[in-house]
Amino acid sequence: MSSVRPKRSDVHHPEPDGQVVPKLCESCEARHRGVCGALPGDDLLRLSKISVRKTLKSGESVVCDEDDVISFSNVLNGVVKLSKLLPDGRQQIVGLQFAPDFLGRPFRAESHLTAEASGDVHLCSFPRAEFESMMRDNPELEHRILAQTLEQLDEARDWMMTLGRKTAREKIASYLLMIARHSAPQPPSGQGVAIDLPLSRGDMADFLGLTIETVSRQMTALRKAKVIEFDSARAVRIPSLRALERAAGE
Amino acid sequence: MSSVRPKRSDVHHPEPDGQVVPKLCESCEARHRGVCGALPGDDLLRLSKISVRKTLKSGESVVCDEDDVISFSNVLNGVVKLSKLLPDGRQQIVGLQFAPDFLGRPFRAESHLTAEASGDVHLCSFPRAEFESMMRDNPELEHRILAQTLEQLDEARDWMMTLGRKTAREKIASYLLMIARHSAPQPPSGQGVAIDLPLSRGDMADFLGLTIETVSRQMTALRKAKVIEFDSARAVRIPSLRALERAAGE
DNA sequence: CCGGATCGTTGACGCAGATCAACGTCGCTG
DNA sequence: CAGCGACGTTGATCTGCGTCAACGATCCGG
Repeated sequence: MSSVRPKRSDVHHPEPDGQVVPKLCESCEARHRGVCGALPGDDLLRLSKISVRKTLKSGESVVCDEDDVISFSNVLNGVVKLSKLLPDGRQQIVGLQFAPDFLGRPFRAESHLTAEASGDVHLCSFPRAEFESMMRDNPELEHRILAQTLEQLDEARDWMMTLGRKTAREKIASYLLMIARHSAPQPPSGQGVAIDLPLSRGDMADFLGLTIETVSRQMTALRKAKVIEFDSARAVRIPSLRALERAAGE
Repeated sequence: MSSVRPKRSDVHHPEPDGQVVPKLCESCEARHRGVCGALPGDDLLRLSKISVRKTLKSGESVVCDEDDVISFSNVLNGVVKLSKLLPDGRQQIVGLQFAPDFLGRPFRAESHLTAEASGDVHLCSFPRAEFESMMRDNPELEHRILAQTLEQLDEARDWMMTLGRKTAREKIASYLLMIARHSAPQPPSGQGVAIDLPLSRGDMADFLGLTIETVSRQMTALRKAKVIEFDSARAVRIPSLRALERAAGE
């Protein structure tokens, strides 16, 4: 892909429609499926100038409970866990953010959430104040944030059903199903789907309101029932999504 | 409150700032704390002309699972349960809407939620298409919807913690606390707070991921522990919010 | 190649909450 | 006021999942 275009391609270059796109954003998923798609070229340039790429190692946190949030981010790749902590140490993961999700809580300075990388994560991070001011200028940007927030609300409510009313086994199956749907755009191949599990058994437990031991036992039970197959502890094949859906109680 | 103003007050009358406010909306809470506050006089008039007040008796549903949603509403008073159903009949309530909450899911025609009145409910209802077109014209309206959606997402995530990690007793205490905070703006009075419980024991069970029997037992247990007092099954006094918070695990 | 750390699995046992069952209380209607 | 249905309480018993404990697998640095 070396350019046939002239110099200065280090900063930006024209899009087909004549828009200027910052180099940094060229191949960024957030520009297509994420919130940045709302931004016209000049706003994107403004934002890209104040944004910075960050790499988080597994377990590092973006935002901690009680922190004042001073920046927002887009998830470029990897998985970010959103979790809550009770005073006595019990933990619940309340959401997972995949690329190109937007990370942040507009209109509120401090968060009661912890956002932590599960596995290595790349972020595109920008100052909160600047982004909120762009939201005020740019209704389309706010519109995208709203659309994503509504999606997340739907997901959270699905998960409330899972947490409140499903058995341990159904919870595990529901989680596997969610990961499968997130990783495979669709499974046209005849022989089932192969997925990588982004969470440890401990994190799965915190996500599903279970213990590590129960997670492990139910994974084994699903394997024995031939609903899933193990390539390793973190890599699973699903012969039939139908069967998995049935196991998830849906 | 007979008017000192001239005729035509049946349709609308001027606000202090010269804005015209439809009669229907004059005393409506949604115009102050709810989404309609975003609308300038003429838009409010446009909306009021196509909106209609509805009264639902306890148990009647606004929207059913799989329905195509053709209207949105504001809750004027009462409580609306949002619930989900599993194919085998298990039910989970995933949210409660109080006045002046907005009811509806923009940008999606069909809902996987059932919205049902808990006790009698008054709604102000308007056609979906018209409202969405007003959202496009009016960024401030979309902004309010976003703000409310973010609040609901926060609440949903709090509830995920409750469902996933709290004991039956803590769940009940958390619910009572939520109702107390919703009904009493603040409790300056020395002798605790009195609250009415909008949900039956069965609905509390569906909200908390428990059974009726466990709800009943834990209510009794909290009473015996002097955390709450009963006036009747549906009317409770809370001598100390602190004690209730402790019982809720916070 | 070994020792430790981290992660996952498996087993034995106990308990919180589900299930099954009976009964009390209210409000409505005939 | 009798009879019925919806709602709530309480007791006895059962069970799914948590708890405690031991052990296997993998990876790492020395």
